[in-house]
Amino acid sequence: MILDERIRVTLADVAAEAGVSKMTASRALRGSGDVSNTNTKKVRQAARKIGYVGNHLASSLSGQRSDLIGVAIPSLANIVFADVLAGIAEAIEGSGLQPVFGVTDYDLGKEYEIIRNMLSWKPAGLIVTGLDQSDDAKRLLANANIPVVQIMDLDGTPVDVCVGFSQRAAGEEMAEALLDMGRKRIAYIGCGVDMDVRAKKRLEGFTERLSRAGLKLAATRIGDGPSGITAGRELTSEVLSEHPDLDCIYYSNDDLAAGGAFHCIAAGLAVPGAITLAGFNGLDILESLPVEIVTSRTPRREIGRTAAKLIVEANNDADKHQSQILKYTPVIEFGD
Amino acid sequence: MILDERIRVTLADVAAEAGVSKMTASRALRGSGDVSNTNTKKVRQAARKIGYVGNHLASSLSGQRSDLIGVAIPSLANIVFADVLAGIAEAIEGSGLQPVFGVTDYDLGKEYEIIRNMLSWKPAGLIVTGLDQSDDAKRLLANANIPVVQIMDLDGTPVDVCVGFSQRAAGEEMAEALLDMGRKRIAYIGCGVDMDVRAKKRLEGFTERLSRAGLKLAATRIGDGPSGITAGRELTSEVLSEHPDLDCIYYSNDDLAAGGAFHCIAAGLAVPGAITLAGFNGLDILESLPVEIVTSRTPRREIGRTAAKLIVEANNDADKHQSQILKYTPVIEFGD
DNA sequence: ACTGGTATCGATACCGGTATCGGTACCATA
DNA sequence: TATGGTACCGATACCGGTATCGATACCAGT
Repeated sequence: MILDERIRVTLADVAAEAGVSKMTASRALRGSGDVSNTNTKKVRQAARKIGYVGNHLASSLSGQRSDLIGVAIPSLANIVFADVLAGIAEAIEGSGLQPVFGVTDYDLGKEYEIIRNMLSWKPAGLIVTGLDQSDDAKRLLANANIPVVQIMDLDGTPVDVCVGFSQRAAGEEMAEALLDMGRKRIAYIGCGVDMDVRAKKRLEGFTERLSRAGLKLAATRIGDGPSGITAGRELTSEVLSEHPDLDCIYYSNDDLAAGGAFHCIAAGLAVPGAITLAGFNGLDILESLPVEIVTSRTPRREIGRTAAKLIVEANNDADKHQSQILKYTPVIEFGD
Repeated sequence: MILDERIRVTLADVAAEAGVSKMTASRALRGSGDVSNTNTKKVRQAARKIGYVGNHLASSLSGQRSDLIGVAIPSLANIVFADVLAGIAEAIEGSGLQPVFGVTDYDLGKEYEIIRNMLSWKPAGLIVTGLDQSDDAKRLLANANIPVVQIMDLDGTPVDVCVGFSQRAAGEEMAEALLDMGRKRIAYIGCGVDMDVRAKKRLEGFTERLSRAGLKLAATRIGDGPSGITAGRELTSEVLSEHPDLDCIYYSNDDLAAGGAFHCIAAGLAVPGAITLAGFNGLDILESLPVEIVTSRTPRREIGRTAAKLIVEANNDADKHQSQILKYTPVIEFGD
């Protein structure tokens, strides 16, 4: 494509075409009062005629604030965050806002850079994952003077708004549910790459609840590779060969648990007859699985939607914005 | 959060602090020559000291081009596009570019608005899904004067660069593979919501190849609801009860196919002994499934990565950019 | 005719950077 | 000493919008 010197159509061109001043053209196109109907019509026609598109850079610079929403998520390999993005996209539909995203790879340094970079766009708001940013990043967020929504976690001190659920409590509740089912010899399987702060918090809650019942994990296995169905299948196979007497495995997420289920099916192990498998997230895949897996359904799409909605509302009426904590609760599902 | 009147730190402040002019400060921070080492150091220190962050709006407005990459995808419910985003995120890592995304919901009108909106950010490049935009949208893209990459499809006329594979050919090749396996009574299952242009193209290629072999689809079933594992299971159940003699089902994607597999497992149908199931995309889930499903593995992550890389490169050296077609080929996998 | 109010409009000054270009200082060379 | 080159620096003019505020026109009321 040859980058020819195309003339740029600016507001001044529209104004000239319509025979009014830049200012009147600006007002007419934004519908911000004080323009006669005649001129409004003339300007609109002129804009359409010469194909005026507008320049967000200029208007945002002038207004000191853009219509961008910054979103920092740790990964896109994890469906959970794709769902969060989907929720965000849904909530901002028609608001004129647009999401910019950055992937942190669970790295606090990258997260800091992403936040810093996003702030220099003077966004209408920021959505970041979790409560555990670096101190530098937290300082940036606190001083940013825009709505900041931290999502997916509640265990900590939010900077501004917080939309999520307690990862600790989710772990505890799952432990409780499994104990209620009479499980005693319980193993934990996670993945190093996926072993983020939140999975750790769940595990803490889980083991704490177990110890209150006088139990400890019968085995713990953290894979090196990335989380996924295949990894779950292999790790389960390994753990079960070392500990054939397990009656339950708690996985850090549903992908791993589904992999575990496939191993059990192949190995002829009845689930949940011989062994109970428990995951986390409530992915669609579990519903159709030929075996029953326990899981905590996380309202991730709702969280994304709510977070974005808060920013949209603050954008429409800045006074309405206030720091708050919106608490969701994952629901335990038994797969039947 | 109280929006207090915080003073904004600008380049002028940095310059004052360092005792130089705005211009020298600007040059020093960007490392764009003609600044003495002493001053460079002074400016850097001053910037750090007063916590200068920079303003992308101002620099982009001045430079007529921003460091944003616009991405238009049809949906985030479909993992495929999350993978594309992941590839994009991967490719722009460290380039200073940031992705803005918009979800079109397979709606040409929304797509046009998204493209228009993105263009008004003067992005460094645009990545849009498919070749079938509205004429208005195509005109915008053609006149945008920036690299435009259309992804995931090849069947049509690209605006600028095109990175993808032929959906028609993918359909044909799957038909060929199934014919080679001796399948004769073949049904197609898709979903209305997911019945986008590309799925249609695959189906066209598929049926055309069948008819070259003197065959037609034994049944076609398009569900009303959204695509997914659950839908696949139900649709398969319905189709098989009406046509118990089928020896093969081709699904518009792997989610549906996996659902079909679960139905067959539950119904005691041997796969691929009694019936062959074929999907599309090559999702991770299939690998661990206790049955073998045929699928075309699409290089969606690579496509995202390549598309973004082209824009990153054009951004570094505009002259290097040229219209081209980068062709990928989905590989058929037999699930074993 | 004079006053006050309302509706409409436009000149001007920004927003916070960067490109440009014309200095200035200093050194080597003739 | 005059001259030319190099390294460095900063005043100025933008980029393309919008906020602000003063100007103008016109009408009703007295």
